[in-house]
Amino acid sequence: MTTRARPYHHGNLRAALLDAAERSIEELGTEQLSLRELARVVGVSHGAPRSHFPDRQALLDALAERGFSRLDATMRGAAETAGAPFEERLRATAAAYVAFAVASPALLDLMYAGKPSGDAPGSRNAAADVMSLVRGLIADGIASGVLAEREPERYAFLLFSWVRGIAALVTGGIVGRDAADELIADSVATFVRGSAPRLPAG
Amino acid sequence: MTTRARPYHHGNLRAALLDAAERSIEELGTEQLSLRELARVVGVSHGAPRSHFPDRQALLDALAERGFSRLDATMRGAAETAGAPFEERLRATAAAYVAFAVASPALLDLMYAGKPSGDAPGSRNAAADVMSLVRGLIADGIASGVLAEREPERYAFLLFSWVRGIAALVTGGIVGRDAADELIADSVATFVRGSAPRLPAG
DNA sequence: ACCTGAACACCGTTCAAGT
DNA sequence: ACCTGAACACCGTTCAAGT
Repeated sequence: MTTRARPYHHGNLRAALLDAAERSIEELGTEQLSLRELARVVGVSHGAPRSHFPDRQALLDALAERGFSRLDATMRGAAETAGAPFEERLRATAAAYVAFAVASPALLDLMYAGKPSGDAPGSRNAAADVMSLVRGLIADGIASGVLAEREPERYAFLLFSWVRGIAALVTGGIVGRDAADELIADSVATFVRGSAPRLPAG
Repeated sequence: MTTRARPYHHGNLRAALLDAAERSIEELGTEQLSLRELARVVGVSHGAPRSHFPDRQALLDALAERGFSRLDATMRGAAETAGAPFEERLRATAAAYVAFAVASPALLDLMYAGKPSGDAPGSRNAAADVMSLVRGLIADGIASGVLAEREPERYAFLLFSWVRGIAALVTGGIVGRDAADELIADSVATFVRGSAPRLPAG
């Protein structure tokens, strides 16, 4: 049996499409993503993607899903730097988020594009993922006395919004890649200083 | 001379297209914006927009341009609340930005979409607009002794990134419209507390 | 100067048919 | 179960022609 000129594809069309799609959105932007072009690149007919993704949006959702795993992994790795002091763990986690945003800006946008209140059963949202991680850090900060006793959720929203903003500035080219580290350090330092418990006696 | 059934349009096709376009991007998203649909809504042939905008992008650029004026006006109004203390002016200015983001999220995205280093002669960027305004506030904060002496640019980037992040959280539905005010107040208070000059003597 | 309408090359999506 | 290829209804853009 000879190998056909165009076999019934190379075994994993789904993954091939996702890989090609991720390259495409980062290079040309998500709006420019074309299913037909993707099919051409991967070497199948324009109807083939339909077997794996009911429509264009489904492919984008699957792309975001892969992003969740990756973002979660890098941030969790940074947050769990064993033994490091609170402020440094905070900085490392923030830096991991920003690094992801720089490496995959279009993908991150996609991850946020989903409705915040997960409608679909399998649908996640980047916000929920990041928030749960930040909550853990905050709890440590309060427990170790670095942060004043306060609703942890308020701290979490503060940090999350700040880091998201920093990522937006870097992604948008308003601050350079190196200035980002400074901005992160400044933000975390200001946060810790501004959230320190009031001196009990002097 | 009788009025024609379909006159050579109502005098200002350009403005009509922009108004219809702004409604459309906020309701359906910028990706969904269709020039042909716009022409239909406004009552002209599909080729007519060409007379005012060479292509789709040119219309989006013009839309962003209108956004700059409006954002600038509201923020400037808030920043110049005469006589108010620094922290309150800061809070009011941040609130004005977030309010704009809530009212016109798609438009704000468009304003950031432009290249940061203005390529085209008339091209502006939301970042430049906001930054110049924040710089003024910071100068006042340092002059009045509320902020420690430090590179003003660093303060400006901090504030700008934080406020942008807050706007992103509100726009994305992660925090509610009312929780936003709390988040703004918390951020500004933490900023002022964390950036206060070191007590000189005790 | 401004607008019309046909033409062109692209889309996403659907669906019967093939393997 | 997975893929092909024709068909359909949409796009943005171009351009000769009308007023």
